[in-house]
Amino acid sequence: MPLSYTEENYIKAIFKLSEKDDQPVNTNAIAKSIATTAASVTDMIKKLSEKGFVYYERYKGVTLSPEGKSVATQLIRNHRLWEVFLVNKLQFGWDQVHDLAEELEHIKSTDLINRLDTFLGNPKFDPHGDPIPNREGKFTLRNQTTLGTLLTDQTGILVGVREHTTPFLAYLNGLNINLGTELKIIERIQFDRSVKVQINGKEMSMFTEQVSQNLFVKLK
Amino acid sequence: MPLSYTEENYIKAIFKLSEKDDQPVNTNAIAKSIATTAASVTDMIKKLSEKGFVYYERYKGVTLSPEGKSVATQLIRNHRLWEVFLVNKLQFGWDQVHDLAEELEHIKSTDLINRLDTFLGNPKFDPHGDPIPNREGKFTLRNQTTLGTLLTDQTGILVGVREHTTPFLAYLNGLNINLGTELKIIERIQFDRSVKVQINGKEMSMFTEQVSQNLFVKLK
DNA sequence: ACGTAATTTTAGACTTATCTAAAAATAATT
DNA sequence: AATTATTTTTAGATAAGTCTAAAATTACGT
Repeated sequence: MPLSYTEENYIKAIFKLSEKDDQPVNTNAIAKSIATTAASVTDMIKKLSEKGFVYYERYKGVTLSPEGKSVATQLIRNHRLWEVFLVNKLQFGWDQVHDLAEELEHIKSTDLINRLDTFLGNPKFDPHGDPIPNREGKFTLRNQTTLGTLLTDQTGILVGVREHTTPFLAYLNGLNINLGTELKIIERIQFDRSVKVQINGKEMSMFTEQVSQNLFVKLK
Repeated sequence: MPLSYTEENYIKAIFKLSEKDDQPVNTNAIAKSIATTAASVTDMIKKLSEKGFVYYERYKGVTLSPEGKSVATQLIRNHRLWEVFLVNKLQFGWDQVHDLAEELEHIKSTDLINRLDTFLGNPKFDPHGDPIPNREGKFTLRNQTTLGTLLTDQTGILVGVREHTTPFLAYLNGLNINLGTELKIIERIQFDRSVKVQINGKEMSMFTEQVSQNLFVKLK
């Protein structure tokens, strides 16, 4: 029996919450992440545990099994390839594609996805700079820091964004900031850790710490 | 509330069953068409009737309301545009795309579909020769007959197929028959109404009546 | 370490879509 | 026209996923 969209969404949520540290994930964290109740999460986790996608011990949180991780990686591959399609081929903005990719990612056909990959020229990163896992599930790593770590007079090239929400991306659009944009630190305000930044050698702008922490850059 | 995939599939089934004559559709016909039971169909029809997508009277069958027809037309537009994408861009065979398009068609975004339409060059027909309704739901009509009606020595150009099943399309693949292929009637066998046909001026082949009734052609 | 707070699980109810089996209505046959 | 056959609907049950409210467990604070 194939997994339902709902089951897949739980697996994805668990993957994202344990991505960094690979630690067990709390019931409440999952509930918040997919806007449901703790009770529903407990029910679903039991089911996923019986099916072998997660390891679960009552009151102790949940971790993905290798099968679960594989499902999550596949979904992320699907999602990011569809985002590339929507932006590069259908001319959507990077702030418009998340919800559509969220639906498209559930169409389960490795043949479809591999053909799409080929059609798009085997991209390594999606429109937000996130790495696209390959057929074997391997992610391309990239050395990146956040804009917040750069020193005065250093220039970073935008290679990714942490936040994917429409408001944040639309804000960047308003400043003509895209992947590849050069951001030069003109001044750092100690008081609130905001920074004055020059964009592509032209306009100046102020970024709060919250903004600069959400911008991934590589040093020019 | 948006329609569920299930509700949409019922609406599509009713549309297809009443397409020709626009007559009320039987409960049993719907049940057979989507491989479910008459009881389930009755339940769903009641629901769709309350929502205004069908007109329904107990024991008298069901017809689509204008809203229902609009939903069906939209789904057909989605389905056929995705089929064009899969065949023309991702290099799928015309015998491989039905099930995938069946999933893709349910993604509800007119923006997505209109952009896809533009990207594909506003095609008027899908890979099986079926007309693609435009944004307003209008189908392009085409004068066509079946190969069965052609006389000896007449040549038809394949413009569509009635059957969309994988076995039938794969059979045509085996004979190198595609849209655009020229089919010349060499001989008609009165006994069983089978025909001897020359394909693209080269190979000969025999078609049973069942085959020639499923091939739409225009006279050369 | 003991009581309180927070988290997690269980219990029971609800919704959607499905099914089987029985009842009701319509259609067909003699 | 009456009986039989077919079709359709109803009734009741099941499964997936969700919820609220209550119970169980774990964590925290003094």
